[in-house]
Amino acid sequence: MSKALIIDDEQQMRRLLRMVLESRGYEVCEAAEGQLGLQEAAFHRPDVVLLDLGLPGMNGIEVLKRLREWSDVPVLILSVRDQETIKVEALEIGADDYVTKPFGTAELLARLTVIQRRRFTRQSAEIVVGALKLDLLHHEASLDEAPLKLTPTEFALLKVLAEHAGRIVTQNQIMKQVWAGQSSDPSEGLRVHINHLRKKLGEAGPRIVNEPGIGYRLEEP
Amino acid sequence: MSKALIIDDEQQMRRLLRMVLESRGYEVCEAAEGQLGLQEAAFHRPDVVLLDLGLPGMNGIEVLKRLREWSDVPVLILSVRDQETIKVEALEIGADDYVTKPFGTAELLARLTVIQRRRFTRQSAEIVVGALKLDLLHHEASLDEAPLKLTPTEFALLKVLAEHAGRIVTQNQIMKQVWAGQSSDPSEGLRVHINHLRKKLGEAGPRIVNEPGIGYRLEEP
DNA sequence: CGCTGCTTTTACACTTTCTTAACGCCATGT
DNA sequence: ACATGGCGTTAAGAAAGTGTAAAAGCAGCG
Repeated sequence: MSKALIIDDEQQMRRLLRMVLESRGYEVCEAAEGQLGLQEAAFHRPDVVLLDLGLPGMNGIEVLKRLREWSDVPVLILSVRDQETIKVEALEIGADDYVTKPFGTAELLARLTVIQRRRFTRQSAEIVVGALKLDLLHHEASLDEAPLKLTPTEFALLKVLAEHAGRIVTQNQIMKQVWAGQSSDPSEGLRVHINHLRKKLGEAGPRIVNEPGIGYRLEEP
Repeated sequence: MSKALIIDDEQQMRRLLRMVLESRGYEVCEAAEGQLGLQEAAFHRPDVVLLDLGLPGMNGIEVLKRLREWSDVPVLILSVRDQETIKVEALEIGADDYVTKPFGTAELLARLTVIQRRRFTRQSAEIVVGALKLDLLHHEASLDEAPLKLTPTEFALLKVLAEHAGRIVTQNQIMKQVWAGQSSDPSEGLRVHINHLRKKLGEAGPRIVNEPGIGYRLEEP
């Protein structure tokens, strides 16, 4: 059974989340404040953490930063709308995904399963997302076993997205990993390559979904 | 009886591996540190090496690089990290396979037998790709039973391509395996030799196809 | 020494890929 | 409705990578 830790100051929200999670067989523990949340996390070793960014006292970002110092447990951010910059910051610090309040339970559970899906030990250096397969050793990509011709940049870009398949990848993260070191261009050229990739992936493969103002997410259909 | 060398800093892991291997009839020797591991390898001449990447002191990658300078013993990488890039690097330098901790003993043994068998077949001194035949033992090549006159560099280059026939071979891989250790020249002289090879292979033999920005691929027509 | 065969260097035309810029679209907010 | 900002799309020039030939180093050897 999976253990989930809820860190949120609103009791109402905690109760709602607890109900949803327990109905799915999660064992739930709660914390109403950041410092307590960290202690709970250390003590209970949850398999997933639901963290509200709008915490009183210790900032949600701060909680995440502290948590990441010793744990790599999947973290799902809960935030209200229009906290774009904070959301981005959270994702770059190491949050796995976010949902904006108010959210549907279906969406919440879907995100939970995605971020919890442990990357099962791949013995060959390849990344598989649905019908898409990336062979990092040979720099080969294939879709439904059919070879996919990608340029170096396209390959690097798709690799970053595929490594975090199902989760959001910030534009900054993409820029850092694909255009390492050089141009800090926010997005000018990125859009073009995304466009090329989408064309090559076609209908069959995973979709590259845009999260306005944040980044992109690779989703299998 | 096969001899196995374990290079891992954790005594617990060494003990576990020793038990598993000895139960399968391996003669086992150990080293807790990279430098010692290299000495052990030189002294005992193992038939297979199990190398942990997360070594203190000398990096596991570094150990592998040094080992590959004079030995082509099969190497199985052990690592806790799920970092694809490190995996790729290890495989490119010349590791034979990769297992992430924690792993089951059955899986470990399966991979061991695979890489040892692969080594065995690789030593069958011939590589055949279509009409092309490479005699590794005598350093002779033939195309349609007609002898093909190749210079040492050309032979080494064609060998690398033929070993991975049909797949892309990265320029880095080529440089590492043909010009081992020395010039870090990215591609300057490589293009010339590729050109020579293509001429000598002519129309009949396999084609050397370029993947711009990545490397080359040997394809049979 | 000059020859010979191999490797490396140099140079330039050519191809592929990357970047840049422009424009239209859709959403949101005034 | 109109401006705004972020995104998708397209086309063209810039940059990087590649093919090819010829010449320049570099051994060994008569």
